[in-house]
Amino acid sequence: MAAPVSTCAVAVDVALLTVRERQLSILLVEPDTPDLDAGWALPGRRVRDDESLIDCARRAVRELAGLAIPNAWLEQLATYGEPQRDPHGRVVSVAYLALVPDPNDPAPGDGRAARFVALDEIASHRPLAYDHDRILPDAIERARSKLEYTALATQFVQEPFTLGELRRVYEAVWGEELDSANFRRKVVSTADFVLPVDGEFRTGPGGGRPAQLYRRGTAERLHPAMLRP
Amino acid sequence: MAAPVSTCAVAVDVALLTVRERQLSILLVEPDTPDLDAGWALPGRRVRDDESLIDCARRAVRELAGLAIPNAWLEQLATYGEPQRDPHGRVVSVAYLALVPDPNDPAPGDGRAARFVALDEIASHRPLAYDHDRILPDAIERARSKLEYTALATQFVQEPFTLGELRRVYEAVWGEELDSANFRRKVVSTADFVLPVDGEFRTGPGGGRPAQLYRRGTAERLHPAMLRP
DNA sequence: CACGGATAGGGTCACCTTGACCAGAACTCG
DNA sequence: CGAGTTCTGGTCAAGGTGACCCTATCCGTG
Repeated sequence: MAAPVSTCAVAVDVALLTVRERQLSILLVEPDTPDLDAGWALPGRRVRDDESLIDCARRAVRELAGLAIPNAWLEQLATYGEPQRDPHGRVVSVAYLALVPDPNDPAPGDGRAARFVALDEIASHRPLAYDHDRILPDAIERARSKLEYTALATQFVQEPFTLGELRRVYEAVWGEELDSANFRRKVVSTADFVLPVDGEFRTGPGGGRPAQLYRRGTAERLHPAMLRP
Repeated sequence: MAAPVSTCAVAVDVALLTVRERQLSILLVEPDTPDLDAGWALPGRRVRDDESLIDCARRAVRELAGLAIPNAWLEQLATYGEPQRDPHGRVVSVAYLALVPDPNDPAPGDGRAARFVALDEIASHRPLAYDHDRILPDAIERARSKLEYTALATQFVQEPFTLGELRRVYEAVWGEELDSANFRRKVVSTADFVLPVDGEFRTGPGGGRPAQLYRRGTAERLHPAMLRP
């Protein structure tokens, strides 16, 4: 109706996090344009007319990284809509956060390269495209916070898993070493956080006593929370 | 480029919460259309071309409820973009959460009526317009959760305030009675949550011993959190 | 085979926070 | 004045946490 109101392009960008080699890592895709200055970007797609936002997020990951993530955790992070955030015109971007176990295939793209980058190596990829340097810290902080009061850490490991593997997820995401005995006490005492697989054990690559194997429990929230050191 | 991609209308809706008469209340506006079936709605506006999302949220509150909220807490809640959520065409709506002290002026509109509705009375206004019945519980849960681990409860009271007034904010938002002595111990022992105004006291409307007055402190987070009973 | 290194798993102890509860202080109202 | 209300300070037991210890059981190496 009023003059200054029109429509915007709406896009979805996905911050897909995983833990590989004890490091929190994020999926980045090569820039679309042949522009030399363009940085790597989060996988993102324009939303289709009849497509929900979360479906668009799954499609972005599938089309740009060749990853199907039907069972992965996927939640909305925030929406970024500054008028000048995209130089090609106004684009409102809804960011999603995805947590997946390490997919060992190195994420083939649709022609564009896609790869996981450890957080420590992000500096060499900066600046990222668009305002993705602003989305990234929000995604990391959300993941760190979610591990405190939800059972989502189990989304980062393949089942079955050991408590040592689960602890290394926390250590990678938080960037802090945890006391393994206290961690065990906390996890095991939280009802339905993890479920032991009776009689199943596994020895880690570095030796050591075989560890009990677990599966994800049904708990979604941790009461009380496991706070960062 | 591709055929099924176009642009969407982008709107901002605001869930503006306050505490009045010991009840958590939300600002609703009368339906715009003369449609008899239309329910009351959250104040919302289409985003202008050169306007940021949060500016649009402030404008929606100002234009639809006559309230200027320059210092109020305003944070993004979530984005609702189901293809069919608006019958007039696809509208992606970014919802914001606002927390304000009770504004005693009953919120004059721009011709449309606007009023605060206590949570208990919301049932008589249902169903709300569009998908606002889905936004509302998200806003309430966000507010309840924020009071646990942030100092935002002070946004609901006018300065200076007593600890009794602050406790009634928690009780209204959580819908639970709190032990006043334990509440006091927790609030006072949290560094920079509230600052006493030396020598200033106030007696409440029901009598009782005069209470020390406080102002908001600089703390943003509560360590450790004040968990719901 | 013996040993050290590494990881798992079980336990103790001091400290802190919390919830429940009690008691006194200081106001208003009848 | 007395009753009712609210504020404020205190105690106590229960539970969670961090720091630390010891033992169990694997791997690899000499």
